[in-house]
Amino acid sequence: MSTPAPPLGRRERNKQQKLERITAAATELFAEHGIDDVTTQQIAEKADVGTGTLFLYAKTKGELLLLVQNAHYAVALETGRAAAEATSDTLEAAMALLRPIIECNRAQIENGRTYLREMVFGSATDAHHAEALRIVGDTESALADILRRDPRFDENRSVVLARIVSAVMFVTMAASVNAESSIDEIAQDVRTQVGALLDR
Amino acid sequence: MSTPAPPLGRRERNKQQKLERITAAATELFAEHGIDDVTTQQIAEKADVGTGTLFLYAKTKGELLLLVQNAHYAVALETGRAAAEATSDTLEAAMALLRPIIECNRAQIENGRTYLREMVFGSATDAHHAEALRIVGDTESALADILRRDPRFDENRSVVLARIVSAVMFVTMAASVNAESSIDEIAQDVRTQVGALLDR
DNA sequence: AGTCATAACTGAGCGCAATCAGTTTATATT
DNA sequence: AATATAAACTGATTGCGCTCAGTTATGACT
Repeated sequence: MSTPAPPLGRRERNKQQKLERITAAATELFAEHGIDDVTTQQIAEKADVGTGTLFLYAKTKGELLLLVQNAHYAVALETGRAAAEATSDTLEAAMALLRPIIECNRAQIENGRTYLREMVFGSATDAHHAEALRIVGDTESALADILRRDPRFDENRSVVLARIVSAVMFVTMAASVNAESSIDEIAQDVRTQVGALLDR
Repeated sequence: MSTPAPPLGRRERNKQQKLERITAAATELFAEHGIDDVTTQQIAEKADVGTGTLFLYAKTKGELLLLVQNAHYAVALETGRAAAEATSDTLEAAMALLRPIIECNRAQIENGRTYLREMVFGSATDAHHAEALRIVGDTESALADILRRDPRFDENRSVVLARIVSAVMFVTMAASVNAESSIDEIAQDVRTQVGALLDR
């Protein structure tokens, strides 16, 4: 029962291998050079597939970045969730949750900002974009859970405030004004806003 | 003293005329076809300048859109400011301010969303981008003024909350999830969030 | 095994934003 | 006027993301 053994034909296996090769190639090249200095040709070459094939697995170059960064984001979210669980103060818990996400996003600033751009403006009909929105949804749920623990916020309010915090973090990380800011500066900026949002 | 008569040579006059022709051409073509269905070639042709010349007046195609939309945005902001002045309730006043901006942005949805994208992600070193940020700054100031009239919010808090409202409006208008939403739906969505933000 | 249908792949080619080496035009200088 | 300097303009060209008509591999059916 360990493997329900779905009839994996050669075709399906080949597809999965190709997706893995493409993911690995894109991950490596984006990390090393930044998305703007990597061409889709290079990725295709490194993954040993035709350029046309690349676009069967990701509709656009931006989708390719979503594919790569979603994985990192998901890990960061889990890290933050764990840290938030161990924190009681509402503001501190919220920041504990967000901190790893900010760190992850700023690890490579160009990729991080482009990721946010694709997330908001990318085509809603694409798989990796949908996955990104799902993770954002998870983040907002986690935030809402934290807020709900605070007696000041009822169910409905927690959900709406979580959305606002999410928007605030997004804009703060994305804004070209903050393009040069360090992780600490971004985190501080977010904290100020979330603080104003939660305080009475 | 009405005109300090700065020595306007032929050169300077030619430049201004060209900028006007370019602005007019871009305004018309963007409005009619949407930014994605207009090429820079077409704009150059309509403005009767070389393609290279176009990029002396706007560094990128996105900048060209900023140039065009900044004008609309500035008008909408003034309209909203006037409406807000005539409104006493804080939430109502804030929405009165924002409503025309939302309307303006959604008038042509593709252009509106692209405008927001360029605003946040465009190069900070470009003139029209800087102008856009200036108008956003004005919007936040106007918001802060409204909030300050409410005894619940002191000076500092008003400024921070204004930033948050601005971020909320941005994300709500930009999100691909809301790409199909009507002006009323967007406005309602923003109102819900701002309401949660201001209420106790 | 042989035949067919179709899913998956491929890379030459297309459209477009943006560049840049070469040209024109305006002003300053003599 | 003639010359020099540099600002402004230009369009052929480049580079890149993405497409699509043609090809190949896979699995189903007899």
